[in-house]
Amino acid sequence: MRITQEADYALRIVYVLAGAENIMDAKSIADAVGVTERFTVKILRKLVQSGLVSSRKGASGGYGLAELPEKISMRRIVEIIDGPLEISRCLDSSYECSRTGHNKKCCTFHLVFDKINRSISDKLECVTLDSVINDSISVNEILSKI
Amino acid sequence: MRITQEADYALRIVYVLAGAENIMDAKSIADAVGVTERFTVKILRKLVQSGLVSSRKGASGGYGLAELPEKISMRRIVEIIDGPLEISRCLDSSYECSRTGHNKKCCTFHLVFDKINRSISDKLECVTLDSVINDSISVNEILSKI
DNA sequence: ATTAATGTGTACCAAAAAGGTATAGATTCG
DNA sequence: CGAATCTATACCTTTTTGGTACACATTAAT
Repeated sequence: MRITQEADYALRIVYVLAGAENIMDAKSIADAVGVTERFTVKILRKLVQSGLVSSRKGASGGYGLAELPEKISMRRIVEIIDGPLEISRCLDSSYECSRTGHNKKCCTFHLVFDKINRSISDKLECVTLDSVINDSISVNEILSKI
Repeated sequence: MRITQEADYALRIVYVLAGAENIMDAKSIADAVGVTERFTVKILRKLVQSGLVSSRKGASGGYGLAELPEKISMRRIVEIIDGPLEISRCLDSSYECSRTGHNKKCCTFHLVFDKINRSISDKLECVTLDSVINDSISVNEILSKI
């Protein structure tokens, strides 16, 4: 029940980019976050492909946010790296959970999982990058309202 | 961001035990849940060691719930199998997150992770076994109130 | 045009975690 | 006693995670 290390780094990368005035090259981002350049680059590629981060190739190129911090949720960043949020395999659409079969008793949990999942997902959606930047107390307020 | 398959099975095992009139042997539980007996036994041992399930050895022995379904939360079952709920390594007490070091900027996320974690944990704590048994709508109500 | 600085794409690899199995032993009922 | 049942430890295989390597494409500056 944990986001991957890669997703954790991605959050920090996006945070660093949000605080930067100009575009930053991979090396600078890596240094700021404290991860190797190679691995940073791998994460950055996923962020670029998703449209969250923009890149400029060539000499004096680099990376910058493609969207405003208030539009970027933690859920989005985590899902770009880790894929859809699913607290149980049972929620995976490509997995034939016993709900569709004989043993109905076994999937009493399907609905429960779904509700909890939605609830967690909503929470992560509400925490945007700018709320993290501005102050942590606002995160507190936001979460208490869900 | 997923509970393990083992924790998923544990939930179903506890659910089956809650619905049983008498104690059940490992084989019967395994059949009811649809998991191999060996693996079921492995999970049952953890549940017994935690005090959630009681066991009787010897011929005509078996397993039963040691507590009332209304006292058993999903969080508890999941934590027995998967360990403490931590959405990021950063929250692990044995991990030296950069909050305790130089690069203060890097752990802006510590507080945020902590809040979200608490919030998820509270949700799983509120969903008790009996609320799952009685009807799924009650789960809906409970979750909407958190 | 050339070259150095930078991002891109694909493939690969090692360590850790998850998922599951095997075997030997201890306990209790009948 | 002996069959049924739980207990304990160790082991194994597959998948996921975390990370690296290398060849290539693009651009800015000269």
